[in-house]
Amino acid sequence: MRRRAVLRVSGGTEQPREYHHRIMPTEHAPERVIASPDEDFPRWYQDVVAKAELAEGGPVRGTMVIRPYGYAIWERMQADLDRRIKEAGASNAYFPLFIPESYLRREAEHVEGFSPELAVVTHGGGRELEEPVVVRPTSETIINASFAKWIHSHRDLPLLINQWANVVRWELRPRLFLRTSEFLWQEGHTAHATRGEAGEFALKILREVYEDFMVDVLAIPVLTGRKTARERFAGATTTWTCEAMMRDGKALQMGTSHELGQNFSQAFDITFLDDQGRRNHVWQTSWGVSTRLMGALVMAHGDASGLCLPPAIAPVEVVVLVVRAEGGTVERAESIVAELRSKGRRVELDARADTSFGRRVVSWELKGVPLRVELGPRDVAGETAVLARRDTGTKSTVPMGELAGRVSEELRASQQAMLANAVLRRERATSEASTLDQAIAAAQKGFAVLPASLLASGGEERLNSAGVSVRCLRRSDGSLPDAEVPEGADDLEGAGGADGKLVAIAAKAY
RNA sequence: CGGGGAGUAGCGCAGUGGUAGCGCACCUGCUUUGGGAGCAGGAGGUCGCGGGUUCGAGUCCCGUCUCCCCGACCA
Repeated sequence: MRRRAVLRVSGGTEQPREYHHRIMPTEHAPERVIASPDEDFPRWYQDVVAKAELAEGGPVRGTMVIRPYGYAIWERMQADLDRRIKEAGASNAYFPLFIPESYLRREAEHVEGFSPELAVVTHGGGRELEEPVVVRPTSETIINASFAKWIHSHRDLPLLINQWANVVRWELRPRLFLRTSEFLWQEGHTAHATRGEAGEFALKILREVYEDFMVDVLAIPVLTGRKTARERFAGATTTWTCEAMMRDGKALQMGTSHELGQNFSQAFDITFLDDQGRRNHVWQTSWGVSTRLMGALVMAHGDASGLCLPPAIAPVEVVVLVVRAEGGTVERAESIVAELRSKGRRVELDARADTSFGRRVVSWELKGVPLRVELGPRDVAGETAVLARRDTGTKSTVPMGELAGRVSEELRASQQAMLANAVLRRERATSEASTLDQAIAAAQKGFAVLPASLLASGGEERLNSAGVSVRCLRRSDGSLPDAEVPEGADDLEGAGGADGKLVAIAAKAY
């Protein structure tokens, strides 16, 4: 039975000497607020999403209502990614939700890949439509129809477009954020004069936008690599991916960046005249990250107390909690809030006198707020405040005059510690394998690293039938392999480059 | 599509033919508030839908719809 965590308080009138202590268990054990992540991880995930007020299911199966707190986190992700995407040179635009069904058909692999999960509109205005329209599962086709109109000359290139939108992929097994029939995302689409330039851009997005964001902001380490042909995006020549490890030992694909070659430019006849007057098809990329990142945040950092947010993404960095509304605590709390806000901190005041202190603490913990300032009459009398960190659970008493400085310090430390811990957890969950059987065994608790040559002649198929998938291919020194080469054994054995052999990262995955 | 379950208050559930219940949540009041507080009072239901059996159906029978889980399919 889980024990409730209880605060041990020391005398507030002591001189403001610094000390730390862990939260201690108590005798009373009320019913748990959320399921234990160790005992029932899926249930724990659902509980956290619900209790942190991130999202809930919509009336149609597979749909999702993103609640204000969850959406605030998503908005912060959007803002940060949007800035990075623009720094990479792309401009935002918006394309229609409805796509003529015929567009999807133009690229053979694309239509084959997406057909099973399309939502198709057959009626409009009370009549059957002459040509059904599909609700976009992704926008390659409709955006490329525009590209064909916009691009005429090498002077029009590169064309770098990004769209923030919702997309629909009908899902039979939905899970909030991780797999829903409708989700929100960003999709970038670019056109370039040469294959080399397109390839470089796809990698630039992968590393300088996606990986940097995931590591620096979300504090989630990712393995970058290339997808196998089997896992590749429908219509791409190469798919690059960011793969993360969740706390239950399963992998999550957090973002992908594709080289599309000339597949779509040929299908949609996107051509340009080069400086020699020759007509060429453009080389393209597309790339996206979605609200799935929300699921990653929950599962990479969450713990038995709920969500745990890295300060950089937290809508509320600090909550100032009035323990009880007496002895001038409210006024003092308000002035602390004002001071922290003036220093640019995102702060919320919790002075609710009608809800017990314990309940409020638990609720802020569930929401993953990185730092709490707890202020009671004893603190006010002693000119101190209690500072509590969400990620470590540690509390310390801080002299009032040092509070603002300590808040900044702790936020910085928390961001760093969360990343370091996530890296450590991933390392513990990663093991080497030299046979398929070893890989399958290792993948039960995390990433299995195996020679990519084992995937040939049915090897990948064997992993899949054991519920294990190849998350990505990379070099044994951790660097990215070459872009896709023609299918077959060469793909797996020959593309490692001179620096090292190609390894496969395999895992159970969401 | 195959197999298995479930539909009763916002959520989770009990209720083997005789007054529609419990826990949590919600509302009011008082006492509380340093890790999900206590007491008292209160509100909330066409028991998925349609038919049948019966003096009487949440309960039994027939039909129907929906949802969930496992598998299959899929990223």
